[in-house]
Amino acid sequence: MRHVAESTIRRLPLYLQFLEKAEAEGKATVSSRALAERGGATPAQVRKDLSFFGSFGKRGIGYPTRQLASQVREILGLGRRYRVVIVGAGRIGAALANYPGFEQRGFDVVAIYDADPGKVGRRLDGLTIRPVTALGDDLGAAPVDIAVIGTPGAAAQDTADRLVRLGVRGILNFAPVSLVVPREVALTNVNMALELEALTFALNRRRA
Amino acid sequence: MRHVAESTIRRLPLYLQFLEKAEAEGKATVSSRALAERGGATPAQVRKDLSFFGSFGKRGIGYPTRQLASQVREILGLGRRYRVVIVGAGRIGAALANYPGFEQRGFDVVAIYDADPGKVGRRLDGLTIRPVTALGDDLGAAPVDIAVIGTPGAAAQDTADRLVRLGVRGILNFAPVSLVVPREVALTNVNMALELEALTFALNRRRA
DNA sequence: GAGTGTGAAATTGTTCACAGCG
DNA sequence: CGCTGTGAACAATTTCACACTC
Repeated sequence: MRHVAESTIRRLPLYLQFLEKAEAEGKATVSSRALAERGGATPAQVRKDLSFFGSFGKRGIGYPTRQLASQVREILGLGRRYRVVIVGAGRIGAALANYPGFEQRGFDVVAIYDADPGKVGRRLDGLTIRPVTALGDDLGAAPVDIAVIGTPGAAAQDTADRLVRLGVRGILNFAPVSLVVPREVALTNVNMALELEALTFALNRRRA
Repeated sequence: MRHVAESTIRRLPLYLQFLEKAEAEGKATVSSRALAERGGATPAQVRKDLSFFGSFGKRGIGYPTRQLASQVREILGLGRRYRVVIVGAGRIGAALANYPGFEQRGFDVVAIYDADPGKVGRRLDGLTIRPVTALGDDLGAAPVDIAVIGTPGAAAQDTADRLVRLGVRGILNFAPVSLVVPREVALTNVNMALELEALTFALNRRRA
């Protein structure tokens, strides 16, 4: 397994989504063509993507649905569950706390934090909102893998710095600022305003 | 102006974010190096990106902050305001309705819809939740540019189909399914579970 | 000197096309 | 025969490097 393209990795969850659907529908095998339709790829691209990791298909037949799903989960590191904390119990934090995809796909939200004393102690989807000041003790006692940042923009970088110091290895950032973290920490930014702005460009482009 | 790379477009909002910050701080000019630091690009990339659209900088000095910001806004089509509807008043919809970045950056959320009669009529950030059945009449009377989909996955494709028929030109989809829309409609998918899964891969990669 | 603008080189990512297996 | 696996061709994107201007 040589250098795997970043873009390949980002397509794998899409393939997995399709595979799980096909599995639920009882399809024993699935072709690269079928996989390509979801996920906006071409059949050749699907085959190339998968070939980075091994030969999972049977010529003339396709890929065994169940096995491939399990392989892709393995590749993505979804063979185990991940401990996740959410920092920021505002609307974004609240939306994330009960996002059905998380639990279902192996991510356990173990705690949610907020800086506002008025929010601390309230319950949210079975979790009691804890003060951000407790982060150090909590993560010291039981480390987590991933943190989701849903704080206001102004607090996001400080929050990230603290989380990194506390050993968090991956950050999913919903605050509308670009964070700086050490290279060894995986960071994904989701910035809705930026998405909308890029969309706007496309909107005007297509009119032409 | 030749073919502009998709990746270039996606960096422009990042540059704009930085330019607005620099403008607020009273910096008269800004260098490609400074612009690159935010936005995870290289100085050369910034210069190349901008050069697709014209020569905005002065050699030896940098780019005039205010002018460049205004140019980038123009390029992205942010010279006017956009009418936006949100479909789905669940937690994601609620989080989006009050997302501070929207209003501030030229996007007016004019209505929010839900299929659940129990939610219809409730107020959310100054908007009364309307029944999805009213979409046809509402958009017929006053068209919108962009729709944000925050429905459950099962309803997302139907919703998208209807919105497209009603003349929506751009869709920002937060439902956890990949939507299919005609080529002339601009679509951006934001799928949090998928982001997390790609993050997981990076997490394990870096350990090596 | 500092910093842009830009062709040309290097790298990265995608598509083709076909050999080979089931 | 259908469909995978993959080198080789091609296309897109990024980086380099340097002429040029302030």
